[in-house]
Amino acid sequence: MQHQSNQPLAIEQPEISAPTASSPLARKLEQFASLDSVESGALQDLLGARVQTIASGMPLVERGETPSDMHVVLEGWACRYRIARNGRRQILAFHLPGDVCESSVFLMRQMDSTITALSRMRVAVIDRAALSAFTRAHPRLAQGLWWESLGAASVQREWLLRNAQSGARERVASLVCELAARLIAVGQATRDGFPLPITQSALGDACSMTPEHTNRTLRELREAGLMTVTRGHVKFDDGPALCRLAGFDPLYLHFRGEEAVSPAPSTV
Amino acid sequence: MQHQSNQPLAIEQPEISAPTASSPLARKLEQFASLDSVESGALQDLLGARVQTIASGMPLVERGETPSDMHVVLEGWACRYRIARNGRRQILAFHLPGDVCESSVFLMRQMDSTITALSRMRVAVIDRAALSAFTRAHPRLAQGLWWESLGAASVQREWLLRNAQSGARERVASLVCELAARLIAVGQATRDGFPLPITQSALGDACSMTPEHTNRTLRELREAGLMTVTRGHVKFDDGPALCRLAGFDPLYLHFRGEEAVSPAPSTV
DNA sequence: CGTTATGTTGAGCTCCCTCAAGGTTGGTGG
DNA sequence: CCACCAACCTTGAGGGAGCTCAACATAACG
Repeated sequence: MQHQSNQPLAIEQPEISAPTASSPLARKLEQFASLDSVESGALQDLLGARVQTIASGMPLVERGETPSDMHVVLEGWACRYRIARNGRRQILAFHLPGDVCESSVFLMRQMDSTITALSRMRVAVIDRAALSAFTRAHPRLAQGLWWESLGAASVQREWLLRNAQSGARERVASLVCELAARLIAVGQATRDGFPLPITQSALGDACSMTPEHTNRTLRELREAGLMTVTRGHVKFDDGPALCRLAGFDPLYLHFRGEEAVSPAPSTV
Repeated sequence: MQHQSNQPLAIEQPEISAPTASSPLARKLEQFASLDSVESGALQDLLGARVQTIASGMPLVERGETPSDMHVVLEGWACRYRIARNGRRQILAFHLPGDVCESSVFLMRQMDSTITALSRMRVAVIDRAALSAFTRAHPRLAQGLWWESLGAASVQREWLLRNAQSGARERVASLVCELAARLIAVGQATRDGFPLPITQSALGDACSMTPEHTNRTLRELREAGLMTVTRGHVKFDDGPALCRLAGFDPLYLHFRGEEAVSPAPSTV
């Protein structure tokens, strides 16, 4: 439960810094509709124009602020959270590479929650003017962004269902399956596992569990031979069984391709 | 926990049926930006073109379906829900008069959850073509709809926070405060109370509580002199105290006007 | 006027929280 | 290189909020 509210200590980088070959966002949007070369070029330009490096624990936007820029995660993880009245932090969403952070740029006067870097990260920063010009010029990509936000809403609903209606083991397992599926979609996880740049405590904050119980639950999953979570890494010991325990049904992720979306290969 | 999946038994009404003087949606969008006469006329036409009457318990759209129409609630309440693996129903959202049900019309292939009428209701049905033409012709109203969906996303996050991080009394109180605020915004509640066309069980499904515990909790709130919930009606006995118990902060509703948004008048 | 959904109340149990005490890891400075 | 410190991880014991199961009361509806 860190309440660090330091300065945004963000380092503006020269825009030369390697426009990632094909960005995770591009990869994700391909799930919605395949992009022609003009479109993927435009997207690359949009994301490459202004890139920030954010240190772990630093806020991207804070509750109460008026959002001025949209952020797209290039590397690293962020989360959206609120502090409940009981003092506990509820993580409302994880923002992984390829995710858009606030679509609220144009329309909301005040952020209702805070977005913070969970690890060192690189983000594309897009201001209103740039976004506006972009969506006007590329209506299909604009639709793609709209689709992205509908997907995020669907994930949000799943989180409510998960945290309100299942036990600790299922909750953790299900969240990990989701993260795996989303990371696989942008090429950052395999069926074996993925890097997990967050603490057990943060995992607990996302699953609405205390750090202690999160720890016990992870031990149980390990002892059951399902998965092993160590500092910084998730390793699947039995993906299909994990998915089964979690009751993981990737429908809510709205991916196009049926394959390669979960730690449980459909061919097994 | 009703699992009725009957035919949509919907009755198409002649379009003459009284274009409601100023629709709840129009009233809500005024919170975002005031509409000129052309715009409010266009909105009225859009909502009046095709109106359906739905009986209580009937589905509007079901999980797995491909959505073909967007629905706007004119009268009555609907809810979006999913059945959890433990067999319990989790209500994910309430759709009150003025609310848009699926913005996913264009972009999602499959509904991830089911939407059902909780009471007898009247809805405007808008197909892709009509919506597409409308948003092209009235970009400001299109933005308004976009704003509406961002508001819904914010409410969704609040539900996660509420159901995951607070006790039974706070949960119920907070939900009731939200409903009151949203209904006040469309002129369907006063500071004294509002009609509640749903069962205690449904209230519990929204708060992730069993019907029994919901009942006990309502009794406690009544005995504490905060509010009285009877079949079909909520009466506030002490609005400000209720809001205090709930920790109700309407920021997440993103209403424009500060006043008239909660059972607790700011002037008290 | 019976039948069914909904509301009401009680007793026991379980899962997860709280509080408390180590143990481990990684980074920092002497 | 080692000592130290601050996060983070790990494990235990006890308590409480809400669930389960069970019975009954009351309202809605044909």
